[in-house]
Amino acid sequence: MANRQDEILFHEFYDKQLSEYIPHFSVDCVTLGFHAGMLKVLLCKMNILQKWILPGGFVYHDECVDDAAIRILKKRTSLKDVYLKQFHLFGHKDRRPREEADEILDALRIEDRENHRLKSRYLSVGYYVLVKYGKIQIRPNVGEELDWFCLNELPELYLDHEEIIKKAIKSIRNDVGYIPIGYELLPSKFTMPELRTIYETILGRELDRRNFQRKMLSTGLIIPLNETRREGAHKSPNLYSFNKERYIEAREQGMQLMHVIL
Amino acid sequence: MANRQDEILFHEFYDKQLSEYIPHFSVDCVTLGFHAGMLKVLLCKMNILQKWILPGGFVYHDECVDDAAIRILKKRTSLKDVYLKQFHLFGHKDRRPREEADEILDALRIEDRENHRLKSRYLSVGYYVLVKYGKIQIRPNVGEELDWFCLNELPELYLDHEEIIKKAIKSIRNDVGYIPIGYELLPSKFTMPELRTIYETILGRELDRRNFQRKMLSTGLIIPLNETRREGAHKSPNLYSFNKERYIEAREQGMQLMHVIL
DNA sequence: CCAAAAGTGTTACCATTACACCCATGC
DNA sequence: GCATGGGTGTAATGGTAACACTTTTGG
Repeated sequence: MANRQDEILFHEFYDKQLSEYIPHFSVDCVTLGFHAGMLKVLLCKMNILQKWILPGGFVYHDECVDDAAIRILKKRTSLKDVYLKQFHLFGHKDRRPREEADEILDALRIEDRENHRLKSRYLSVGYYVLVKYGKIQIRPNVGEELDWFCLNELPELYLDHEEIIKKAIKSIRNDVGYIPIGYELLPSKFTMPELRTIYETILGRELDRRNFQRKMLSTGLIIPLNETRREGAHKSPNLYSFNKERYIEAREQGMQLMHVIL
Repeated sequence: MANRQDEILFHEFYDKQLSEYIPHFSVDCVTLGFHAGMLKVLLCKMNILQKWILPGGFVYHDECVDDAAIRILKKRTSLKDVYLKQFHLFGHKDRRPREEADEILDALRIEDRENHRLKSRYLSVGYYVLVKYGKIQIRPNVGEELDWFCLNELPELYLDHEEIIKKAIKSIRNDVGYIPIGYELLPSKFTMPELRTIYETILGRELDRRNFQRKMLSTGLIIPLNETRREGAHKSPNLYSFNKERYIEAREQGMQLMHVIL
């Protein structure tokens, strides 16, 4: 359970929140990175809570919500080259801490429970964030732990945070024809199977290796390099990179990259 | 300017808000109906304000945000057969009443202005709503006026409400392949040109009459009736109706009706 | 008869799909 | 050599776009 330092941090946190933040409102970030052939999501565990949660935070009274999302993420990662997009507001009336809150209030020796903000209801807006795994460093806030989890091996999550992740994936799936998603997730040099894995994970189904390759190259956003990468017992796959200028053009125009049937 | 009754209503409204509603948060509805061959949006004008606004409201502490949107609309329309979907949270830090608020506070003879909720910042979540124009009755709240406006002839709107409407149309455009949008907007009997006009308005471009018809009929959701409708100097168009059961099936499966290139 | 708008049908085109075939590598 | 995975090419399919032709109605 919580130690004394955690308790103090928690007090400070909630006191600050009372005055500086918009009440009853939070931001949650579903941060995706690609590592070791798999899509992973960044999760956070506060010492004072048992379950893992999405890295989140609150919005200052004079701060744009988008900026709050960036700030919340910046605190925990070095935040270079990220793609961030709001995808949904979670507004169910039961979105409020339950047993967990009691535990914490016990630990903090707070008596006026029902009126405490920790037990009050929160609206929360979700952002999905695509980062280049290798380019960011994880920096947990004091009193919390940060780690990457595979999408199909999530730990038990706080409140409706699993639903939020699912909704994020669904939203990315809807947008996938318009976002050069690989560019946001992969390092400057990558292989076609890596790119394909990302699309397969997001779409939740296998894609034909050969057709995928042709489709991707036909966008004109991908440059074949004359290099391969040794990867174990099989033919070494070619390396590719993105045509950054054309990609930025495409993103601004909201260019359709693929016809995707879901 | 405001008369005494309006002022009283306004006072009551804001007093109530203080205690019962989630602060700094509102819901705005972009309600679309189809009438006289055109898509129209429902707007609202409070006597106390000069500009038109989107019909909106606030969320009770123990109320789901989706339910609040429904309630807000129900108050002003009879609300039968509507399709309602959250599309975006507007969270810019400058979303707060400006000159207008001063006018009102003048009229209400309120002195402590900067701390008054009327001048404070609001986050607002947008819902787009598709209604059958003929099936609803407009019922303005006391102290307000309600009316339909063509999308290309909007009056001057309050704050960023024009941007909210634009974003709503953009969102519907994104969803148009998955929503049988005509079913939500048209009466039980309709002509193909009417259905096509809706799609053309949403997509912002003309569609080929003949290809459109074939595509729509191929969904299997539309039943040709053996009736026509006299419509002036030309060939009378056929009437169609929707296959409600198949439509509900399709909606539940999130079936893709059209491939739409935007 | 003509103009305008609606209904039907045909053809060319293009993207997607499915699959056959070849190449490289480790065991 | 063989299994495995990556790269290239091709034919069949199916949806879309473009357009010609017919029908109906009022002037």
